[in-house]
Amino acid sequence: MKHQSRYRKTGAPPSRRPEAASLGDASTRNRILAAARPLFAEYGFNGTSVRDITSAAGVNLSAVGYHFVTKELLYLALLQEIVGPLAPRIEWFTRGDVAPLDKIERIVRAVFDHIRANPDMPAFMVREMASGRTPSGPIVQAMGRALPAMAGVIAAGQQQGAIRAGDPILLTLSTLAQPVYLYLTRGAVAAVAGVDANDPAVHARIVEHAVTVVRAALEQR
Amino acid sequence: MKHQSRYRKTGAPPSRRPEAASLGDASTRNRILAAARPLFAEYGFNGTSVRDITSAAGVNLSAVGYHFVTKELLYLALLQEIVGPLAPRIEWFTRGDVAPLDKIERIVRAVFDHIRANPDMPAFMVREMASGRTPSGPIVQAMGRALPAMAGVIAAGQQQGAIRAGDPILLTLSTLAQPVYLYLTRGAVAAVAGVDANDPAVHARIVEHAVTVVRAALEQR
DNA sequence: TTGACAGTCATACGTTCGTTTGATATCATA
DNA sequence: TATGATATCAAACGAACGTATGACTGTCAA
Repeated sequence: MKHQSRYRKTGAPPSRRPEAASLGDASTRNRILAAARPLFAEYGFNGTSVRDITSAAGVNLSAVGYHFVTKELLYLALLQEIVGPLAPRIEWFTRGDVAPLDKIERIVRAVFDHIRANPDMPAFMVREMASGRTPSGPIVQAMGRALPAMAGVIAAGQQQGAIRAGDPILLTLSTLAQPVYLYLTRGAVAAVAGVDANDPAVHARIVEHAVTVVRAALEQR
Repeated sequence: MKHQSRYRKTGAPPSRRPEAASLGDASTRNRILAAARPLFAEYGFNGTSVRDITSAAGVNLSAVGYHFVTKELLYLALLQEIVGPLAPRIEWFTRGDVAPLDKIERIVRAVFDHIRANPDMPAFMVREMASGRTPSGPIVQAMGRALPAMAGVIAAGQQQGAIRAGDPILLTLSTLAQPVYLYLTRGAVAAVAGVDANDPAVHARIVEHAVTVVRAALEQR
């Protein structure tokens, strides 16, 4: 919220990682976060042991207890680091004098930008969703801000006749499904297509594909 | 494969659960499978203990070792039971003298049908995908059949001028993203919208929404 | 009646888990 | 130089884990 009002004044979108400069150093705490990120993403919370994390980070086993108290609080801190910056960026693109469909396109591109900077984000998101229970705090907060914001843009577009009729929330989820699902399955896609999933050209192709699909799905004709 | 040729002759789509009659009884083996299903879906493989499963099933701890040898083989048997019947059904709808876009719509409806009969399927799927590694055998087999089959339908539609240009594999994934992602997030949707996620009317609304979005996304104009 | 077999059971094995403990190291401040 | 706060370390704790073991029960053909 503090960031939000500041950025509105400057006219620039919120930075992708506002805290990178101050917290991105190689302190023990950050080594743990950096090591835990791909492990939690690939093996899940229960499939990753504290020993896995600390040995990957090259720190002592007790460092997790000292810096994060428990494994779960480490997980939540990491989740906040991953999904926290996304909602303000989405909200920023819902404002301004831009056609609703163009706002949605910019949001989709911003989500892809965020995913490129945080390639593990889709894995964290869908693991949280798969549980069926209420997701963890950072996810609930991010979704609670992003979903209504995007649905509002879609509803405005419907009033203007630019976006097709339909439940704005469902249309929002259909939109967000594209970056999340396409990136989640990009390993399988790359294997089928015989390309490198981390190739920037592949990323760019996926982004353009998703934008085209989303615009076609929403556009009123 | 055996089923497939049989069904082609009869002209009826493959049953949703061909083995339900013979294996759906309350034997210890099936009690274990039925109890493991929601537990693996909600808590994941590592988050579910053999003791969780056997006590939920009301059977002895050793029954898993006796009937499935290991926990992982139990998981794979369950995964096969969940995703195994899907690929033949998708393949069946790719055949016949039907417009490509209508084939895709029928496939989307069939996937929703399958998900309604197996509500845990999206959770199993995305957990497998989130790992980043090659998914388990049943998933690889199902995707290896469903993806090319659907991409072929889309490519045929593109040749006819009925479906927009674009990578058929990416368009297939964008299509499958709708049922999987919408059902994965249906708990959150229901909470936001204040409705019951298991209400058949909600299911029907989601299906119609997804069909509309998919047709609009693919249709050539 | 007997023997073999499929299935179920309580119990225990060795390992790994998250967390805790107490000692030690580093360093700015008094 | 002393002191207190911050940080790291090896070691250990009890609990929970997946799996293995051997006894027991029922069924059915010989």
